[in-house]
Amino acid sequence: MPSGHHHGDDCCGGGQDRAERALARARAAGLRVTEARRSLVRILAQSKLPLAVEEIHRKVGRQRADRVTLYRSLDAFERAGIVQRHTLEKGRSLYALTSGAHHHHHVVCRRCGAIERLAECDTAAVEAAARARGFADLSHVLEIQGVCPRCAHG
Amino acid sequence: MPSGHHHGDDCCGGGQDRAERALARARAAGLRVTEARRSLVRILAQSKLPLAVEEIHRKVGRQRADRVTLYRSLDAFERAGIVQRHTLEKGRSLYALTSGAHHHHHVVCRRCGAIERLAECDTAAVEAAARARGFADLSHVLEIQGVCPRCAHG
DNA sequence: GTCCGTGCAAATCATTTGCACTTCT
DNA sequence: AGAAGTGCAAATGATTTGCACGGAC
Repeated sequence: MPSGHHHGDDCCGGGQDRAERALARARAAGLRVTEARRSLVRILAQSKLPLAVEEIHRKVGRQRADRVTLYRSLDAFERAGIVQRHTLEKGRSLYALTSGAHHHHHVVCRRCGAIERLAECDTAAVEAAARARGFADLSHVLEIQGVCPRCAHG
Repeated sequence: MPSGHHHGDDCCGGGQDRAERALARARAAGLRVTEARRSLVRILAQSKLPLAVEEIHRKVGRQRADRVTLYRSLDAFERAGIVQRHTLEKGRSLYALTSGAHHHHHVVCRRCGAIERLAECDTAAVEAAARARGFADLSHVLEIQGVCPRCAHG
């Protein structure tokens, strides 16, 4: 259930801005800005890697926001395009701020769950094929799985 | 929860062979061949598209195999490389025989759940990037989402 | 003042597990 | 015989929903 410990997970200062921008976008989308949502966005802004709701809940502090509230807010943010959701196996998903971040994917270690970010993306051909079939408004989810260096030599 | 009605779902005769080959592979992998598994493989062999366990259960006939048995067999087959599993949102997954089928992906309609198969696959660059990061034994899941022609103009 | 957002408890859903029993090989 | 497979019931785990209350605008 972890998703990216043991690799830099927190941030470098830019978090402040990213958070503000995200909240502004939320406001612009007609969503209300509450303390719970501020905390949620702050945590997401501080993390370079996508986080699971469970992790967000822990980092936010269970008393600052209920898990359910996080789910509902993340859902609202996703609809507003403020948050991007990554679907992984076993019904788990990770969330990250859409803002600023360039389009990218991740590698997930099958054994320890470590996640790394990849800038590369060449799914164009596949999307083109889908478009040729008449599908519109396309998007995709690309998940690379493997065994990370640490786990590999162990 | 549907996964590919309204498009050809059953097959063309080759199913017999595909099923036999799959069972042979299972046997070779040290797995036992039972009635439940024969039914399971027959259903998978007859379908060109990946199926959800629920659908398989229905097609097999609830009395011929318990849902749990299907899950366990599919798991065993997956480990043996006889079945390929596709992970989708909301914790659902679809299964299909690996045999014969060339590597490919699918487009899923966001609205009606219709699925179409795509031969194209150009995730090479992304896998290469992952490999460069030290990850080994790579595999990937690529899911294209969009709105199918039928839903689009409606 | 109105809605939207929130917490808590309870409900879902797909999948997994425990256990005693059956059946391949 | 003995391990592997099976069914049924019950457990999981992530996510969702119902409902009354509270706060943002």
